[in-house]
Amino acid sequence: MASLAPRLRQRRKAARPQELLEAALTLFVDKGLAATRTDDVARLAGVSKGTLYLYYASKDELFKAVVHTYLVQVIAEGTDLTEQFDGNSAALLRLLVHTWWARVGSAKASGLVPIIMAESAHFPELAQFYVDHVIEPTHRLLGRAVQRGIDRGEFRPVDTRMAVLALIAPVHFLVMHQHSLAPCAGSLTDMAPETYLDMQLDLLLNGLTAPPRP
Amino acid sequence: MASLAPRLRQRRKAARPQELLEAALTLFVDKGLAATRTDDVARLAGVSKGTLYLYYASKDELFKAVVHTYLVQVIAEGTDLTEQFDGNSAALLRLLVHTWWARVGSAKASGLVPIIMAESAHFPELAQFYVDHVIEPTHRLLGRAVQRGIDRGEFRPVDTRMAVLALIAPVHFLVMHQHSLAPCAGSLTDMAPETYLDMQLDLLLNGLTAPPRP
Amino acid sequence: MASLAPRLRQRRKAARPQELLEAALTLFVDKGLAATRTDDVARLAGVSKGTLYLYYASKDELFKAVVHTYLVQVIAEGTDLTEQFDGNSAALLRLLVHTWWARVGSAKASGLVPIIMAESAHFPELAQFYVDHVIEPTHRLLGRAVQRGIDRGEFRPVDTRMAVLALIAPVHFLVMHQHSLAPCAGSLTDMAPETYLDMQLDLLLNGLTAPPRP
Amino acid sequence: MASLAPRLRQRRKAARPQELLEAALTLFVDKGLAATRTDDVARLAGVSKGTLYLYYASKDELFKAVVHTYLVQVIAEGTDLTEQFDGNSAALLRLLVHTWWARVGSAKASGLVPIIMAESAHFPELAQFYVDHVIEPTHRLLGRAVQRGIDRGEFRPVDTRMAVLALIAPVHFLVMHQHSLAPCAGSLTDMAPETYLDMQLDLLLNGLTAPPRP
DNA sequence: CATGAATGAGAGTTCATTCAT
DNA sequence: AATGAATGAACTCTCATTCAT
Repeated sequence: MASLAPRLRQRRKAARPQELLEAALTLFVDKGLAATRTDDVARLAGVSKGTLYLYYASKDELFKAVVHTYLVQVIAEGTDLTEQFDGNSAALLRLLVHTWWARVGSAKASGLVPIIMAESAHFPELAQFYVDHVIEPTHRLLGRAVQRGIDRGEFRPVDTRMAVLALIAPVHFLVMHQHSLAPCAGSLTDMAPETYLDMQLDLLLNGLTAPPRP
Repeated sequence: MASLAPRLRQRRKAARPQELLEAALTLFVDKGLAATRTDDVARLAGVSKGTLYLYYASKDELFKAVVHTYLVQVIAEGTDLTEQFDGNSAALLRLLVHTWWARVGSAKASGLVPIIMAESAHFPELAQFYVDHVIEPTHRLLGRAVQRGIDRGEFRPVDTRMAVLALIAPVHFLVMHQHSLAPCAGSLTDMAPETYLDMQLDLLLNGLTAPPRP
Repeated sequence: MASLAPRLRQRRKAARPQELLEAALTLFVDKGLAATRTDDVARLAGVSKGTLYLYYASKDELFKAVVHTYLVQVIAEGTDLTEQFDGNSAALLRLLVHTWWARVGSAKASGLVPIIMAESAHFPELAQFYVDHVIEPTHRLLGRAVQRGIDRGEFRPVDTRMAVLALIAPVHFLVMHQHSLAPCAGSLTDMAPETYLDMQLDLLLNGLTAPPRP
Repeated sequence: MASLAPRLRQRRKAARPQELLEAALTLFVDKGLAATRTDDVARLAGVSKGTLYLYYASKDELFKAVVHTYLVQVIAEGTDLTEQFDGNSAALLRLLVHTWWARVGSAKASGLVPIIMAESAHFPELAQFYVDHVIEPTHRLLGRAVQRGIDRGEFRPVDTRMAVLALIAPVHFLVMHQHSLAPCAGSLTDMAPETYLDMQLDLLLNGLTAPPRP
């Protein structure tokens, strides 16, 4: 009996950082970085304010940890389906975009993106971090898929970088709006995000697709 | 002679709001909303803190005024070139996008966009305002140009809304990056924004263009 | 025609201080000393803020001038009816109290009394002023009337000072309540002030009156 | 041993509000409401400014708490001696008045009365509170004592309310002067407050007392 | 490890007062 | 004499951070 208590404690202790990050994510996304009080984060995590500082040296560090956990790690986990996929490349791109949307874009964590955008001016370290761990890997992943399409003669030999950006832009646009203007603007949001993504992919793939060989 | 004195004063007074808005725009874009002190705005405008409050009731009101002056008004002035343009619609779209970029996107004021995105949760009034006066007019303007292309048989009969969003997304993406990640990310920014826009337009227009009638 | 303009101006100029005092009195009584803004006083008087300072060196000086004009002068004007009165002394006291009430107590200016009471702790100069010019003259005036009653055998040979204080206390009490608690307390204020004064005089005069000589 | 540590802390925490109220009372009475800085209150209580706001949400709330603690509670504790008193009613009134003076009037807290009077326009809630919890109970208490005297044939059948007001007025007058004009005016204050009260009671009781039955 | 009372620098805002016009 | 734009010291209140317990 007595031997179980410490183990339970340890388990709770080990869970602390996760609970704090979860609470911080919720509040940062909900109220913004400046408007979120460390008090509230601690309370929502069910610990005292002092405990928060036991795990994270400052509010900024906490924010960085949240970004790391909920954006970077998720991206890192993002399996590159390109190698083992054996359908056509248009289908691969559709799959990649929808998978990303399902796992990241539609998750609460995507609410961090507008914050990062707004704060990166005075948070260059964070911006670099985001570029290195989110932007670059995503570009590489999508880049390989586009290149595959070109290699296989499915796509025209376009500038790969541009095609990647053309894939990313609507996704980025969607994420930003979901967390900012969606509640105000009807025209965009009266459509399911998945539909929007599909239609944007339609347009783009139509531009990418190589004409049938005569 | 004596009548000139008050006029000079009046001129200074009349210029104050502009000077304050200019200073506020610079600092808001540079340091963010929360990190900008009313003190700094006043000092940069060359007046004392109290003077700022003579013209704007609060920091929030000042921010709203900045958005109104530098985003909304500029957008409102945006001429719709669609009516008088008589080239092909692809060229019209290129012109509209580049004009917008030259007049708004590349201006300091576009740095407000990330801030609005991040703060819209706490500024619902402002978000609505932004949607009504910036988003909606832009959509209408581009929508007409796309419709023109369809009507003239230059474009495929695509969903107009989708085409507009496909035009806006890369522009929005560019604006966000210019003010956030540009200093960190090389891949995108080692290219002139105009080049980026042109190449994105290439891709999109390729997807829009109707096949030559047999 | 031209000769009338300057005279009118002069008349207005001469009236300025009076208009400022009137406005100040209204606001001080209405909102209190601290809560009254010099701006409001000037605006209510129909002049600019700068003009106020042309006539009164500071807010405190303005307040003192208001007290002087509306309390001290009125008291000073208060005719001493004692000499020429030839009725009985009880009637004289009734007349004096009711006259005071009619001319001072019921006037807007009596609203200054609570303010003076509250501020005199950090305004010793004003307190002294009030004592010298309001309290003392009032005491002398009433004192003579009481002494007359004693001299004429109408009143018992009580301590004159005490009788005067017994006359003043209910009047003071009434003034304080009129301007403070009256809107909240019903028990006292559902009676006309004159009735209250009369009944208090009844009680006091009953205590003062000498028993009929056997 | 370890269990004592938190208890000591708790004791300090429990004492804080009292210490803050004590400090606030002193300063409010001494310097007035507007002239008292929250900084000063905190410093006098030996804590930092922030700590004050841990216990009281604003300066106004602090003031209300002071009034509640030092006026309302003291009044509420005021025992009604009327029931168990078996001397004559004149003696009872003397006892009640002198007891009140000793416990409330002569205490520092009575300095709040002028402030309440002056501020009640901006604190209607507080004024009502004061009327309900201070004025009304006092009237009831004194009213019963006066009625007793009438019932026992010791007093003339006067209007009870008027007699109560005649008892309160000199006490109120005394309190106001103690905290306002006393340092300036000699005529009243060169006499012990108790003497003043006794002499005022003399006059009043003389007016109240029923003539000996023939 | 955990707490939460305490801190105090710093923010936005107000307003009596000044002075160029 | 009159103006009213400008000032800036002073104020209340906040909140990230610390540390005794």
